[in-house]
Amino acid sequence: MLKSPLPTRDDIDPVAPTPGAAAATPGARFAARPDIPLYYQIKEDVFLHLRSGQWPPGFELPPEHALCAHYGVSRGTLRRAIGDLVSEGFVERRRGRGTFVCQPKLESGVEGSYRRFRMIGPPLDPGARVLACERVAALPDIAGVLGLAPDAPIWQLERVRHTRGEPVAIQTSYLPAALCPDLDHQALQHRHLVDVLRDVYGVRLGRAVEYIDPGVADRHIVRHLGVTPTTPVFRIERSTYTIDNRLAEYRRASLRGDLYRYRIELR
Amino acid sequence: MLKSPLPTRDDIDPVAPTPGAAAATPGARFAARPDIPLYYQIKEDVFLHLRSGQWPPGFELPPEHALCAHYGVSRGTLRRAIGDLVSEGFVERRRGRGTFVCQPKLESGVEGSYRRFRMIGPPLDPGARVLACERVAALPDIAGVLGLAPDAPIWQLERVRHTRGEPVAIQTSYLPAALCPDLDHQALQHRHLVDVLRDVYGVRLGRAVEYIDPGVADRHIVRHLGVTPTTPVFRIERSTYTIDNRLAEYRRASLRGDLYRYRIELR
DNA sequence: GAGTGGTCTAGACCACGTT
DNA sequence: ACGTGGTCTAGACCACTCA
Repeated sequence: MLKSPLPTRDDIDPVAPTPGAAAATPGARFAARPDIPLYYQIKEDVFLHLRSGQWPPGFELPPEHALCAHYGVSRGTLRRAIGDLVSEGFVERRRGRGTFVCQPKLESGVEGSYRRFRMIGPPLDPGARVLACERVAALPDIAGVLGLAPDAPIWQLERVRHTRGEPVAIQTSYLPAALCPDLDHQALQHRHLVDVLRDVYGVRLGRAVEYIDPGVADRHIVRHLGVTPTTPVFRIERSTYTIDNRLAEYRRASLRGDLYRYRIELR
Repeated sequence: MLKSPLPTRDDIDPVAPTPGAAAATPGARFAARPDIPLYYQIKEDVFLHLRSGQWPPGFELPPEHALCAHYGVSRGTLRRAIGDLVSEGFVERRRGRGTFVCQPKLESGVEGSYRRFRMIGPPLDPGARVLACERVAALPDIAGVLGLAPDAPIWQLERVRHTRGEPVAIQTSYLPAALCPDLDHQALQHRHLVDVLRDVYGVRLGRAVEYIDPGVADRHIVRHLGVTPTTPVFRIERSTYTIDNRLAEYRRASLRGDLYRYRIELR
């Protein structure tokens, strides 16, 4: 797509002008393909320079006005292209300094680069077998987790989730009773908790934070999930918040590790 | 921040004009605070309408020109505000149709909404104890995984990683020998594999895909990590690709589950 | 002071979906 | 035909960084 080499820093550096290099793009025009957004073509072109190693990590990109001239586009279009590369984590803008190629984050430490994850496995059946659904006074520990006063009324829920009729997970949930004064056993057998909260109580859930540990099936899990005592499980701890950021549910769950796994794409 | 209610669909609907509602924002001006980008203030204001439930999931936002008029900004600024909400997953634009509030994805099934994850735990020491570093002919299975012909030369690496001098993970790696003809035992004891690949062989790593399962320490792990036979571990399977998308390393690892956990933020 | 990126405007034309 | 969002322009002024 690119008909001419991109400008180097030297091409536009007034301190050390290199006429030869500058002459490498004399009156160069960017050969844009129709029906493809310009910003996208530019982004791809710049990205190729990163992949090819011509613009290595730490490299300072030519300033925006130089790239505008090179590609023959307005600054808005150029900034959209570079902005997409920024949000994908490939380049970094520093106000007053310039735009730089990021260091690859992969494997640089324990802190994983983010990307996206998903749980891999067969879909859970809707509803659950409700082992317990009790309104109790919060013990100090759980009150602390939920951010409530000790003895505040809470709902304590224990459910077994199924996949194709087979039990695969046990979930213990704690919810402030103020959020949903009269939870119904029956409703939860066929509906997601999130749906009951929304439709019955007008509670909308927003973000959640989940911690995942490896574990081994204990007696409780063995009994309810019908697995052997050495089956590996995921121990999942989740805090779910309402859209106005109140803690709506604290949940601990065990999920069969022989049926489910996590998949994470790293950059 | 908002001095007047945002326009409703009715306010700008030519089919069903509601003069009363329209009069609710007569000559309304958006009270912008200085030193905060306009697009950011607008984004926050619109976001509040989502959180408050005034614009519920599925709701069609007023058209851009109406929002421009309401906030008294140009279309570029308005689009930047809405665009940020789009990339955060709160609203969705449909060309020719309009802009709509997204349905909350949380808990709607087994497929997790993505957000970001990180490994939680103390940082790994650089380098590793290299148990094995052998150049061998690929067995059919591993050749298949690496996308090589059977008997193609590969490097087979076994390393123990440490944290504060204590062994916490075992990693078995397979790499096409073509990528790095003469891997050095010594170099790997003090440097990250990724650094050796880059600095010695000019191989740059890009994306990676990781699968995570729960497991229990086996004899091999017990011996090298010094844990008891029932310690839960993460079984991590990772394929790492070069920036030009060739498979550079296939790795299986076991990581002490009593020291590390995953943290995932869901939307 | 010179150069960089950050923000913002007021237009324009287009592609798409609905009516 | 009309209204929607998608793209793009050619300016402008500002804040920040560095020499």
